[in-house]
Amino acid sequence: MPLDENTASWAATPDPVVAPMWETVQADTLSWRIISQVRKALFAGQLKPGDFLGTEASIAAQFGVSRMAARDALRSLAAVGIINIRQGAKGGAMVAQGNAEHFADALAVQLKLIGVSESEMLDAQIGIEAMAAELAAQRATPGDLTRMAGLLEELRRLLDEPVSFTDVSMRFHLAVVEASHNRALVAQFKALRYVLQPAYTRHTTREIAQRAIEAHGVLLSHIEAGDAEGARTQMVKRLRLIRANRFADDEPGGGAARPPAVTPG
Amino acid sequence: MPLDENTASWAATPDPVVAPMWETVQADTLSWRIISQVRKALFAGQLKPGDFLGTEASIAAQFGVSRMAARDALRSLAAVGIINIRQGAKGGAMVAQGNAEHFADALAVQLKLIGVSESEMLDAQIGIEAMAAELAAQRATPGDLTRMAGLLEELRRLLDEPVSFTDVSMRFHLAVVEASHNRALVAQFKALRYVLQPAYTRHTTREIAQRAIEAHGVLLSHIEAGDAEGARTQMVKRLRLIRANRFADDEPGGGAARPPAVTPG
DNA sequence: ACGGCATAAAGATAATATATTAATACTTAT
DNA sequence: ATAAGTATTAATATATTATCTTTATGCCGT
Repeated sequence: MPLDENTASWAATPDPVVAPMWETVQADTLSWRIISQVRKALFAGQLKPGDFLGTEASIAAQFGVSRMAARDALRSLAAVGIINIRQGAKGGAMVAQGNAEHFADALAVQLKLIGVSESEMLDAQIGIEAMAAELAAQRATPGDLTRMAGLLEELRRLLDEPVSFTDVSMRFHLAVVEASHNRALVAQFKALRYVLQPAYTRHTTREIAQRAIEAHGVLLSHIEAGDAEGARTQMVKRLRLIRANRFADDEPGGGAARPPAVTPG
Repeated sequence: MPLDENTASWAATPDPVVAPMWETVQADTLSWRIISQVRKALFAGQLKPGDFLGTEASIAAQFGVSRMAARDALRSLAAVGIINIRQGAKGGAMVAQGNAEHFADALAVQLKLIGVSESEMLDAQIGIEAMAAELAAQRATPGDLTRMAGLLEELRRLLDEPVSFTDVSMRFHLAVVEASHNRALVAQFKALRYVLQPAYTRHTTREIAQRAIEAHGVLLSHIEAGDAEGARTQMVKRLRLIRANRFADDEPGGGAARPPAVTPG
């Protein structure tokens, strides 16, 4: 399906805008027209992850522009994660797989530019995770339960190793969210986690760890029992506590430069 | 702050990677090095919205590369919304203002690529809006309340105009979320709305509109009363109803066919 | 105050060289 | 003889340079 004969179907109309009086007076760069068409095709379902778009040269030819214009378009599409570009023989541009990390990165950028506070993000996190806990109680599979139980067990063993403890604890949260079987929640959770990560990597005393384990245990038992409301309540309670602790003793700056995490191509 | 002499401070280290054994074996394109440095500077707080980065030519000179390499970097940075590029005299690249729409777009792209179902997005929406309603009840300003009341009034007038009704109804929802004064929630709501927009533009009978108005009225009164729990409950109830109507067969909690497994990492 | 001219900058094209990758052919070793 | 490593080659992105076009700004002269 993904070969050139097919790509022709969405690239077929290089200039579909005609009739409406002085519709397209505005500066419309060549690369933008290409980007636009690819995006339309994506949202219309004409392009799926894995589909081959063509090479720089072939795309330039299809749209009747220079290679550089095509290149500009491809760089932009790659930057937003719509395509992957591979160099070398059998290289070229193909529609990328969805990637929550990539989206998380975009969120991080915008939150940074907008200047959203940590407190706002923590509230958003509560909203996401509360819903996730509720759904997890309704939909967790035996596999999910085993996984969460395993992580909880691991936490008990790591009581005195703050660094690993924080890491595993985060994985427990992720496991809960994934047990909701809702990829929109997973994506948004990962995005927030990405931004909040540094905030959580702090002093975790034994006492705090002990309380975390208890809380996780209660949460898990609610999920196991299929008690959606209980799971939600417990999750909210726990996150509110974390939030309160965090703003008790605070140095607000925090945000060190994170590695981009998204491979450029 | 934003002039060339200053930009030199973050562009000063063209090749900081030296010691660690075979650390950076991977292909590091020139444009990526530029992108990477700009990103680091952004997250380190050395760059703020409005700061001037330079022109294609000047950036090329600063990094000692050709104009095209600089151009590649600028196109990529512009694509993810980190910079704006202006043409003409006094043109060049400057750090962009944060923009929730831009981030919403990124989410939309990833949700599309991942193939998230409408049902999953509706659940995520419930999570976001429930939290927002709760916060709105606690934090709505008199201005927020006036705005919501105005929209509700407008809805009453539009009872028999399905198209505008849907539009205004959506604006009411947005007003509620904005009344939470949480920009992370707003951003995520906009993202979901962006993707779900088409789904909502459907048959809105007079009867349905009537029920929507009632529901909005109840919600607003809870918010006005500062009743967080009531606002949340009402919002969830309402959204669950919408969700149920859209998926007449798939009843929540009934252990119906689960969506496909979450793709790990 | 307005219209045009000069200038600065991105947008676009073209030609060319280099680096990287995949596949294939060709060794070499076991 | 077969498996494993090593050149070869072709396809393709990456990068450079030069040139021309378009667009926006500011100035200047009416």
